[in-house]
Amino acid sequence: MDEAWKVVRRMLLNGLCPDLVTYTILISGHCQSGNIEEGLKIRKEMISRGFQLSIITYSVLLSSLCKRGEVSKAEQLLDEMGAIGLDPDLIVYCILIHGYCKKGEIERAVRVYTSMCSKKIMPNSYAHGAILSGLCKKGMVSHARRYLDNLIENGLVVDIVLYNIMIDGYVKMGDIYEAIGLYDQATRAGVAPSIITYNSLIYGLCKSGGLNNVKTLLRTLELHGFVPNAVTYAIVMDAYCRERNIDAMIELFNEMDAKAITPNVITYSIVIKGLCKQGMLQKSLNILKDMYTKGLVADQITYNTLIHGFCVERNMQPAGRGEITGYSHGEGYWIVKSCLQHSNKGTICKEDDCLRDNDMLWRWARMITEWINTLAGRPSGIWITLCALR
DNA sequence: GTAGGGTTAG
Repeated sequence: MDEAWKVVRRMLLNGLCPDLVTYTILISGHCQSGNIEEGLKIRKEMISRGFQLSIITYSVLLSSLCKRGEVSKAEQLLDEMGAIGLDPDLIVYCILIHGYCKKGEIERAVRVYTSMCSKKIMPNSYAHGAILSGLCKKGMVSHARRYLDNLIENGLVVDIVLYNIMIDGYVKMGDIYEAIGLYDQATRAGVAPSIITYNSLIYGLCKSGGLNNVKTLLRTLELHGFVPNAVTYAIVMDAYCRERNIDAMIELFNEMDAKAITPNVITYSIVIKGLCKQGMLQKSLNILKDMYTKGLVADQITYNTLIHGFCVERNMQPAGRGEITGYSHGEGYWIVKSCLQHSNKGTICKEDDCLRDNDMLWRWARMITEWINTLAGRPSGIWITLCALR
């Protein structure tokens, strides 16, 4: 985004004014890097410069807010849209339905769905998918199944994405038989499975303890021309990790390299978890370094995995998890609102208190602090494991 | 020609 700003500055120096599309791209960039506040700021700047924001500009902001679960802020924006005469289109409706479903507010999602239909905007696969995944995530799997069957009975084109959502719903409930049954049904209906279908089925098989079946399935899908991706590998590697078969996990990790499948943060987190489980802390550090040299940035789960590993090794115990709510500059520690402790404030990263010089954890604390500092001044909502001496 | 939405893994 810094580079993007440089280009805009160069434009202005050359007498070129950013237009609606330029601004929308900038907003989209900030939103994608998690900085919605900056996106909202640009929107204000646009309004003060007399721009009429388009429905696409609003969509970018709406979808980011909904993804973060800030549906009420999205509603405010929606009101703003209405005030300048922009009516929600199919995409805006889909974003809202998805936002409500993600928050578990199925009833409100259905209300949006109904009002959309009453405006003769017909729900598409995206809208159906939002409702289906919302129902599944709420544990209403049989309800979701009836919804899907209804779509099929009404002759609507049900694509593989909708089958995937439903298959994953079954898998998450531990119902691998229904998942496989639905996979068969999709195939019979002439809907071709995707790598995501197989990933969910592999996840289900791993969960039900059948790593042998997984190997067979992997071979089958490769025979049918499907290419396993980073997610496929993550699922199987994590299964090996749970079985404490670190050698098999590393073998797959190397196989990814050989097949030119790019590992991501999740891949590395799994490898780090496996190594920590075996007490190979130094190796897990090397993996972290390796990750950075590849330009990947560790996230809160990577760090929590490491912290957990070090806690076990140093006979410390995680004291709960908390949400970072602020930073005390004078004292140099983060204020954490803990959800498991009695007090509503705890501390991490206070250098001379719980963490001594040269202590590994002290270095972790520094790394966590540096990492949080990269988050554009918005540490709230980041969950971190708190540590305490046992 | 440049901007927006859904499903899988830690």
